[in-house]
Amino acid sequence: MWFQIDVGLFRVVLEAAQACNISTVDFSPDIRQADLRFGDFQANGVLPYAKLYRLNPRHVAEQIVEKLRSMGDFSEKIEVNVAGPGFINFKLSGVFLAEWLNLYKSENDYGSAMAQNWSGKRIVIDYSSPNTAKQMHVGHLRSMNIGDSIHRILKFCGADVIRDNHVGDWGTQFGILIMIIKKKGLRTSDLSLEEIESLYQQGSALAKENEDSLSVARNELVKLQNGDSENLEIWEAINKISQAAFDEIYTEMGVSFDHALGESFYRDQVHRIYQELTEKHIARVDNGALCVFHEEHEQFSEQPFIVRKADGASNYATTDLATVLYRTEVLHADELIYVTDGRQRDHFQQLFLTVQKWYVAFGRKCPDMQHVWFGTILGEDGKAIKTRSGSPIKLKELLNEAKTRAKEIVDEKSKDLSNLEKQHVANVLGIDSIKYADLLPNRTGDYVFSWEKMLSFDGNTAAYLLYAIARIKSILRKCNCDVTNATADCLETEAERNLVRKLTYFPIILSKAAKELRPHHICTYLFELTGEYSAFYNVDRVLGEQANITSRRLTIILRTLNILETGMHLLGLETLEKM
RNA sequence: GCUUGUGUAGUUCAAUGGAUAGAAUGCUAGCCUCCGAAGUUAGUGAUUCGGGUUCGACUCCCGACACGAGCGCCA
Repeated sequence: MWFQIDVGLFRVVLEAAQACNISTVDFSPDIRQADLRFGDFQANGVLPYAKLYRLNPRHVAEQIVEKLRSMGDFSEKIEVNVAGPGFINFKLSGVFLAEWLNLYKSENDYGSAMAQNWSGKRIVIDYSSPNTAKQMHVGHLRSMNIGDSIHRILKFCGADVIRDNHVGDWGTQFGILIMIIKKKGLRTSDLSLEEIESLYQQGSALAKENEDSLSVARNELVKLQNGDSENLEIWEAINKISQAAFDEIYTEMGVSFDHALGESFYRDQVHRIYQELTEKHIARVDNGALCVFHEEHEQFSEQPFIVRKADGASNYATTDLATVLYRTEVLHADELIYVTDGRQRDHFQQLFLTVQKWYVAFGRKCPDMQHVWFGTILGEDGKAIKTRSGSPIKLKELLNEAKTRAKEIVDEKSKDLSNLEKQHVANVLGIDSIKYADLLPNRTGDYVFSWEKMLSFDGNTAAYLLYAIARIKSILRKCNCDVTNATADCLETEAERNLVRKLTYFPIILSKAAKELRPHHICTYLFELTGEYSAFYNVDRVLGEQANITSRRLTIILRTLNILETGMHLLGLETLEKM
């Protein structure tokens, strides 16, 4: 019995095709979820194959089906037939579905069944990566959520994933900050992040209108980069304050990292980059700056990738190159994933092209590199939320608002809970709602931010999933038998079947989310699964039925619960017992 | 100018080239003596435009239109 039924079907269909002398080079079964009208799964691969060889697709499909019917489970447990122009449809029997339910029981079972898919692969994933000296705002939400979820998904699928928060702690913001802090004679360690942020705004306004301040700021930056102890002290204090503020938010959001190796970590390693790229003629000096051009590329043959500025300073390209080196040489990564805003696509394309040439030149094994980009956060007016001029919504403020709104709803609807329970429910509901709303849309494409949408508790929201889970748990509490031993015999009602077939799609969705690095597939799936559960709940009772029916339905709701909770965990969402 | 992303119900979003394009929200009309109504049932309503590729196109190609992004010393 397969956990990933699509993978199992893929193999047997391929085997049957081979037995029919069909070339497996040109034929792939193409198994997918089927429309309810036709069956549970379908194989579409016959059509392109038949087209290629100018065969009658229905005839080819019939050959394969005939072979399948003589194999293993197909005689009794899986009904298979040909439909339309040459689709092969599979309908799983109630016995087959019940066996599947009986065999795969827990998050651990699902995890170990999926873990073969990506095992042996070491991946470094880079996400969140805020700049220090500034508070996080809504614009920081997506990298954090998408990155964290992708990490969880890949890990669940068996990969060895290392999370690295590539904090922007070595940027030009420090020149301005040190300038203004010294000018005002402030003690850095007494400041809050809010105050530091405001100082930065004052400083940069000053630098804008006053040439002298600008050059002082530049000079302070150079001193910092050259290791001036006073400036380093200020710099360290600012980073420490920033990190503490970030950690508060990470804790609240349930996001964590294995490393937080910021840009400053690589500051002494940039010379090796200049040296190696120059030595192999990958980079050359152009207008005083050390640049990489990619002659074969229509865009990047002209558009430079600057790895050292004309004034001799490094920039983000340099640290990104040094970071690749560290992640492959020290962390032994096979694959690197960067979760950032889509506006950095050119940068990452150039980075990847450069790394490929650089690694080939030195005979190093080049890692797979993926830029997992996402769209811009837009305001209600359809324009990007501006960081400084507009009114950026602080992440901290958003989280507090979410919890406040959730508390109002909980106070109104959860009258049976104690005050302590209400507060807990409100916190989870508030945070989950924000995360879910953020993960729900496909990451490519812009993002219209609205309080209303973020903090809504009706419809396709975290509250809907949490509510279904709470109802399942309520049934389990009311059931006086030992639910852990419940098993299913054979599914009977339509609602049972529809719910369980949806459960069996979980591995497909998971694979898709992992392959495309798009968590929203899981959101969509969980919402649909919950819909099937609600439909089941309305027509089929669990408690108070004959023993075998209750046992079967308990099994069904237990597995539904497990898959809902597993999916929620993969999205980084907490679940509740009651609400 | 070059490169690139996005155009799907009033609104916000789904849909590895597959069978009758799914949801949510909104509006309309129902459903709590029955495992939790934060729920559920039904109705309403959409692929920007024009070509092409093919058994089949929201999806791929070409063109137009609309909005956005990136393009030498910010990250």
